[in-house]
Amino acid sequence: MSRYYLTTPIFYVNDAPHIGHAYSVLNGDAVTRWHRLLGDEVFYLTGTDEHGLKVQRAAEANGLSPQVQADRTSQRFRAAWAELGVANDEFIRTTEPRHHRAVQKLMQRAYDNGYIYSATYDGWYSVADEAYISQEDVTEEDLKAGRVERMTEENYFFALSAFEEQLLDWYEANPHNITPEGYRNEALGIIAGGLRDISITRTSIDWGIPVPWADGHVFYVWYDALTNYATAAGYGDDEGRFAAWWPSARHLIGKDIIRFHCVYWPAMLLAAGVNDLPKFHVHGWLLVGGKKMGKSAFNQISPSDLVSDFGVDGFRYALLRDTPFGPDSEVSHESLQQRYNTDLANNFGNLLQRACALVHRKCGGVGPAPDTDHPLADVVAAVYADTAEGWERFQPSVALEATWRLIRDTNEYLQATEPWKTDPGSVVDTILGNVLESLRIVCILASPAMPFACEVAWGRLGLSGSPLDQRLPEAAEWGQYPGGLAVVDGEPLFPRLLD
RNA sequence: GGCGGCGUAGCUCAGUCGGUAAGAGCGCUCGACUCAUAAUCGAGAGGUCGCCAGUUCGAGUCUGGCCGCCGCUACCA
Repeated sequence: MSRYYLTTPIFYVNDAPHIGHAYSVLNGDAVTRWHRLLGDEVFYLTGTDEHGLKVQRAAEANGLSPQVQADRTSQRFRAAWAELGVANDEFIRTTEPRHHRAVQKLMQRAYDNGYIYSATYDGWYSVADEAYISQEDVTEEDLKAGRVERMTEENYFFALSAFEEQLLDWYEANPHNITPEGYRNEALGIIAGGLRDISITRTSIDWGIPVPWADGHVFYVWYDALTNYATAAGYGDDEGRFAAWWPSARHLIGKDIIRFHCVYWPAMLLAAGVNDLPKFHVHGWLLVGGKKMGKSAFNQISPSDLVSDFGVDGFRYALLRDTPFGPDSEVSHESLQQRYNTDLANNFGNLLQRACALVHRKCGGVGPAPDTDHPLADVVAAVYADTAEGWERFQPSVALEATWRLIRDTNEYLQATEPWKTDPGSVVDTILGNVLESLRIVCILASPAMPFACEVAWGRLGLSGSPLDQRLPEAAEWGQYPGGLAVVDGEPLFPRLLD
């Protein structure tokens, strides 16, 4: 048994949950569910990032305290993921006391180790980005709109430049630390291009975690936020727990935050004396009409709208199946619906439906046992291998495509044997037993993407328990449908969607 | 400017070490079937694998150049 600690980015409470956020969280949820099936000890973390100037100002504008502002938005994320059936083990908030302790400890250690020093910044500051910007990037429009302000403040800087070599060595020695591989080159490019020290504190705001060695300073959002991954694993609170979990840490991130995660964060860990560095799984953006999912168009559709259109599992499946993990992916309501109708209504749902109906018509509603040795068993073995590899490589779309081959072959088998033309008896029993067995395995293999629908389908087959409690790879071995179970001839699992 | 990636059927994409790889799914057309959610099964049409040149007995697959799209990064005006 191995540990699998996966994190999503924590989401900034300045924004409402949208499909882009959901995309990260669902990929992580499906992958961790797969690892649970394997019997791995899984820790899946998501949460919210709650400090910083933007939150402080949004709170002021709403006449609220920053904490109340953060509480409200954080709750929206929590509710959104619950609605999507996300099985995160914890939901961390950067305003929690344990997180304050962890950030202070991590940064204090870096400070004690000599990697943090003070300097004065005098220049332009972008409120929107919460970042210092250079003179030439300041535009008149920004000034008029108040997006850019003049600022002079004493800062503490992190000696990022001291870690160039260590980071390059680490990436050299661990070529699989970033997947898909293309993104590894980006991280290497950033490092090889030369690293500059970075400002990590602010005196201009209050809404943040206090710097332990300097009154009036709080940590800048990013250095506060990144540490959440360590906090949740017990850093600063429970060293035994941290030691157990941290070596298996993996961060699921979008390509826009590679610099912070794949360069700054490992350096921060090294500076604090943490030498186990995490792995990264990087995904692209969802595009609508060729443009990044922003605050317009499809974005106006909330995850919850899509749940009402496709059902939780319909949405989860269509999104995961239609978007290769890594590259940017074009998505639309039409493409999701097409995927839903083809793969779920026509293939999986309809196969289940016809199988159950046939069992009722030919076998009195009692599901027969399969052949112990049957050609479909070979299909299952191949499908299992490819499905497992897909999940292992953090490629949900590949894994699901592999699983669906079993559904296709089972439909084909049914068509070839035509049990509806045959009188009840052992021949029909065996055919239907084979189909039920095939469906049993599909229910398990598809459950990371569709935990609820697969449980329902499992029950239709007359099986007790849940596909979520099965153990792979044993449970995917052919021939375990016991026979003699009461099969349920119910309503279609995935009603075909018309428009 | 530098580094890197991409450009394969209408759509989304696979193509490992150059040699039955020109493929899959969807969509489309035709046929079959009727257990099932007008679902399923079969057959077929459709591509000069961005362009040009080269290496080779043989190149989506290697080399050079070009065009187009994109990412990271630098900098000069």
